[in-house]
Amino acid sequence: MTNLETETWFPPLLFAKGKPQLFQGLDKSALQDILSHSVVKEYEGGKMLVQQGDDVWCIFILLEGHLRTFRSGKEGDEVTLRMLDQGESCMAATVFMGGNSPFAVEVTAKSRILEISATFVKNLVLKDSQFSINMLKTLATHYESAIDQVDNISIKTPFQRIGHYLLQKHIEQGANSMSFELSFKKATIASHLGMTPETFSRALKKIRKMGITVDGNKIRMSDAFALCHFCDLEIAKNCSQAGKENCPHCHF
Amino acid sequence: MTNLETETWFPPLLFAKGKPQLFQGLDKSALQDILSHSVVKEYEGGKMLVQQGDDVWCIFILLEGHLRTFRSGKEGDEVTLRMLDQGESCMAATVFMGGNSPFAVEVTAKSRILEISATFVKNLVLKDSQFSINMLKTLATHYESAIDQVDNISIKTPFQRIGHYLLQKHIEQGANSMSFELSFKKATIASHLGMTPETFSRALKKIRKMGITVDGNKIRMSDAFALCHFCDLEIAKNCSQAGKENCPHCHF
DNA sequence: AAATGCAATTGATTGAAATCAAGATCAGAT
DNA sequence: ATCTGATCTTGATTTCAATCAATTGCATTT
Repeated sequence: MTNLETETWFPPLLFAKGKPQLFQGLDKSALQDILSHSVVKEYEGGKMLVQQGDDVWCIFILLEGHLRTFRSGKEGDEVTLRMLDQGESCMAATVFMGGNSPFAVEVTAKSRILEISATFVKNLVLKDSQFSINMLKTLATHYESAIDQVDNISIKTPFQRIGHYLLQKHIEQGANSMSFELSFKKATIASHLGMTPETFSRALKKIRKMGITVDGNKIRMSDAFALCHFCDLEIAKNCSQAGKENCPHCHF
Repeated sequence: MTNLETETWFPPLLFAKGKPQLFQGLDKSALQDILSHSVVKEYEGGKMLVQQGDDVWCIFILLEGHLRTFRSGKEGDEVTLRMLDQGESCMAATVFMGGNSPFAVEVTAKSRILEISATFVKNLVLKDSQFSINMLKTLATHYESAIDQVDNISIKTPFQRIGHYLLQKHIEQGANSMSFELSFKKATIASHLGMTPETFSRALKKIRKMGITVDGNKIRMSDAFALCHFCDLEIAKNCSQAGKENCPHCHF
């Protein structure tokens, strides 16, 4: 039970940064309706929000902090599926499948999370076609990034995967600064990229020869096009330089 | 421009087999509306329906035949993403992302395909909430199978992947026969499972020790539970034996 | 400042799957 | 029936990343 008028956290959510937002284009009354069927909760890092196989009764929207979704196998090995930043959501697909969650969700840094009742979401899709479009765009985005992950793991070398990942982060964070940060620990990123932390570490070392400086979480690039070698169609879509003559490698 | 009354191919489409169908629960007038904005086309095996990066103007529904979607890397390596059977659809996610297709679509066997205009689909989602739910379910299903693929490739051995794949096919084809068929060529399945044809072949050999006979495309099982070892939560969802006492391995 | 614990790096070794290279098998065409 | 080309299988070898094993670095606590 949350009130639109009294909430200060809401505005940042409305400003999308590339990703389709669940709330985009909704009018104020629809938003208030959503909020009154939601709760905001705080969690410490380490908390498991959802266990693999759990029945899910709500979708999560990350107001602040970091989440990761992952899947574990029988022998305890795991793959990181998504690493969520502020404004991103999860469990939408699971709610529409109506079953148990095919992955676990973990809070990786102290987080504030908006939890919207699953039954309410399902009803809202029936009533509000704008919301339903938002939902479709969200799922489509998740689907495409899962495809990216498959692509990465199966047809790229560890070195290429890291380059691709770094470039993606660079573009996401605006591409106007010469440096950016890794917001998840390296072992998590390694697991997302389908390699061990050791291999990740070694590949990061090799990438220094391309003019990249790594200092803890901070990545600094010697020039704005240092990572262009790793570009592909998917990344070029979001690159403000794509097609312009100043990118020396871009063929898109 | 297709007419509902005169079409004989339509009924089989309406009978889902586990997968959510785009047309489920729509009334006759809605169906007719869809059909009148669609065309049925025939293609020979080998034809590329969509190239990676193409702009997409329609979604495809496979009436008969086989399709595969795949993604290629710079050096020509490729991963098979999906292998479509009768009744399945593709390009739905791409249409909602509004961009270029992140993968290619190839006709792998002579096929009849229903092509529905993308703009019509987008409008229909706004008008018909049942269709919009169907769309969401479809995307959610695709998303979950992409997750399965990531899981398979990154935390299972080639042997386990093949076992898992065979079990899945067995369950999909009703699980009441002691044998079933591989409907795609082995190299394609291998690429879907993230391995080379050679590795696929060797792993198939090893699996014979579990009471599986492989003869070309035909897989015969010595007993109905021969593949239960490879079961997991996702498969158990669709298994009619799950939870019953006669499955010797099932813990779900 | 020392101590604890976790994360990351580095090195040495192993191993599993890719690659390379022949054959075998099968289906379709002549 | 024979030829042809594609698919699949099998074997030998190589290679790259996983594993195993310390060690270093960093942040938080005491």
